[in-house]
Amino acid sequence: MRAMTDRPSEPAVLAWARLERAHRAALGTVEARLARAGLPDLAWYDVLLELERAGANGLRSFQLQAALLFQQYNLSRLVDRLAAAGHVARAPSAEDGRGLVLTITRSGRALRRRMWPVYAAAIEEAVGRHFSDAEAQTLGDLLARLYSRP
Amino acid sequence: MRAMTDRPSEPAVLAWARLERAHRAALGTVEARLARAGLPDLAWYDVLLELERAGANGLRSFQLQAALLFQQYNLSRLVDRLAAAGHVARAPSAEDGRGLVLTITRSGRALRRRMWPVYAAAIEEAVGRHFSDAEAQTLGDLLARLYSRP
DNA sequence: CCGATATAGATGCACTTGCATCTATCTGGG
DNA sequence: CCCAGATAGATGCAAGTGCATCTATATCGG
Repeated sequence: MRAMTDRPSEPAVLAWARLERAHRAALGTVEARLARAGLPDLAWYDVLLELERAGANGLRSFQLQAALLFQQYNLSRLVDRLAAAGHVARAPSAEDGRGLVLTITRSGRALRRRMWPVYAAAIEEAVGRHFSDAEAQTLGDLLARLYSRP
Repeated sequence: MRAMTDRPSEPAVLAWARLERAHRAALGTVEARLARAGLPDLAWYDVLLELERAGANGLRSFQLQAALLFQQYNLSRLVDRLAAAGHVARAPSAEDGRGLVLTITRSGRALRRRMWPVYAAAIEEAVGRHFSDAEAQTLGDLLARLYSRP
């Protein structure tokens, strides 16, 4: 958007600093609410949601990794835990002998459904209440530019 | 900003999801650049910068904690590491026998100065280049609402 | 002035993350 | 067909984090 440079402008530095703070604050609220309700981590929700959206064909690990921007080794172990808890099923991929296909289980869907009301309220507290819909839209559009390929 | 509710609007949910992704992407870029340059963590920079800004009087741990939104126990151990490395000095507080006063050392200032060029380039890559100054300003202003007391 | 309660910061322990590397499979050039 | 990479995913080990709790000091109501 700006001329090529290796020095960020003042507003860019400020935006980055605030992105850090805002994220930490919002994440803190959300995680605290989930924990207080005796529910798992946000990361679990993210995985369950992606897999639920993917439907019966499931997703390969690397697709999930790309969608959520998780580290490869983090996702590998996160899926271990989810599989151990029975919320995700791993099956060898038919087309790629190295690969795994991940699908959500019935219990995984149930867990996600139980998490949503708490998570939703947390999002409203951490984010929603601070903005009008138009502002939230603007914010979301700007943020999307930080990780979508241009 | 919106009427009191416990359900976030669609744009709010989307903004939150994108905040997560954008933060993860930008943080990944920044941390990777610092690591490749053999420099410490972003958290170190944040602490050093706050302490440098605070000047010779330094800051109490809890002030630093509030400024950076770190967890109490995380900050405690982070300061351990910074002190062990000689970048931060801890002194008992004169006014509060329970408290610590933290100050940056010469070596801490030097480290922060060495980190800045790499960090600045990373911010430009991760954030700056995606926005005009006006957009960065808008983004920063919106993000600030998520953690400033209203 | 005293005891109850709150606040500052440290810490033991279990769990998670990061880094480097490993194994297994796949793909493309000769 | 085969070998040299490249890619998918797992894992040992060190370091960082989260939780609960601890100690020490401060503050406040009586």
